[in-house]
Amino acid sequence: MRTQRLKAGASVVTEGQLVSECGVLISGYACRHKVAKDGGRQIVSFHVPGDLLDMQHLWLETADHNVQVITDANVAFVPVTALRQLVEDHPALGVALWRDSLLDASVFREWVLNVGRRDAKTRIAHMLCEFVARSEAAGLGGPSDQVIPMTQEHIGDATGLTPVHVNRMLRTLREEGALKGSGRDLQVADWKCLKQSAEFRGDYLHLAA
Amino acid sequence: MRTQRLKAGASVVTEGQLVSECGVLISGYACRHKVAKDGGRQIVSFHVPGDLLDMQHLWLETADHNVQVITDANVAFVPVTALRQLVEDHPALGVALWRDSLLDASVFREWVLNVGRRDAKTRIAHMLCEFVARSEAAGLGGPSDQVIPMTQEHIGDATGLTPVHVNRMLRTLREEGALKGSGRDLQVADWKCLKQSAEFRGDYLHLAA
DNA sequence: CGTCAAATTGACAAGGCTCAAGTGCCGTGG
DNA sequence: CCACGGCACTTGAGCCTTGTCAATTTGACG
Repeated sequence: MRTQRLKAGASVVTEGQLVSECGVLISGYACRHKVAKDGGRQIVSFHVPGDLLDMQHLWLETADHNVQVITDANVAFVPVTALRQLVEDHPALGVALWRDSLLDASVFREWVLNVGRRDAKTRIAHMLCEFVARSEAAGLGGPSDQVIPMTQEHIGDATGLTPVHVNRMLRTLREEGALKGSGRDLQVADWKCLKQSAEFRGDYLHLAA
Repeated sequence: MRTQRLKAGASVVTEGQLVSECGVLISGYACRHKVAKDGGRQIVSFHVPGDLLDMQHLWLETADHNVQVITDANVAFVPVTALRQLVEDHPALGVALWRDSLLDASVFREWVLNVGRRDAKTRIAHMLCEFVARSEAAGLGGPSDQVIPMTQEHIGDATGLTPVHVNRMLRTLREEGALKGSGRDLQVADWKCLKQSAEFRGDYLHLAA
């Protein structure tokens, strides 16, 4: 296992690449994304410290998407071979990892719903709610303690919207009192209000377990 | 293990439900979907005979989405407890199932991209390509042998479009020669042409393995 | 033959995109 | 210390893809 310090924007895994290590995010934030033929980028998940970044490479050798850090970050890389050995020796660990990959899938399903069926404002609010809820679960403090680390372009790429429209919707959410702080200092102003705008119910995160 | 014959539209699993059995689709077609607060339905995957319908319930006890058959179908149900025992006794089977759930997740990621970044025509074409490719992999014959089993409403629910617009786009794809057969008898007319309209590359299905 | 679900088509409305210009912040270098 | 450059944010105007509403047709089945 080796750890690596990465600068904001650095790439961890590239689509099509043969992968022999699984990354774990130690500090900083990351995202996974795919690129459409026209160059449009779609972010499929955000990650907070402690998250496993690409556990699927334990059993799928070629990457089907890109992993990138969105802030300066530290990432630990564990060789797939070592991980397989670990799982073989400790079945309970295997179950935990397997369960984690199922949680991942659950989040993806919610994203399909989010991007497919909700309007711009709700969509953005929902994405932010999920991020904040996951950060909190990772021990980074409550909703009001956190500063959202992504740019409006990231938010657009995650929600299938243009940065311009993201900006307009963020303004609306700010005017409604759900968010506060402009520019790169976005914060939750009223968690309950934001959740309501987002139609957010965290059940799909299966955190209670 | 018990098997059950289900009529088109019957529900297999409902969101929020505590699940103690995993379903396997023996014959017929199925889909998984979630519902937004405004009642809008988002289909997150389609399934062909042989697919595992809800393997995530092996490790997550409450369902975060609905499973429904879209044609008359036969479904086998395996108790979670038995499945866990099997996995414990036969680690290789566990790996196979785990890998399957990772494939599932890969498909979800592609759907996020599809719904988030592609225009209506491409989106529909892509969804159809995936379905046909998976059917072929399941041994149901080549692209030109298959009749697409879903209604235009299903297609709309899967792509985040209205049935009306799906209809318009299907007409266009038909006029371009990619599809043939109107109404409930939709078929692929020109696989290459359809793939091109869809910007389809099946890598994410990880079928080669 | 009647009924019902699904498909089809047209006219119009609207949410989100594009294009374009301008602002604020921050790090860098003179 | 200040000027500069770059990046992200902000805002406005007009357009286009897709949604909405509504009427009609088609096909399957009892």
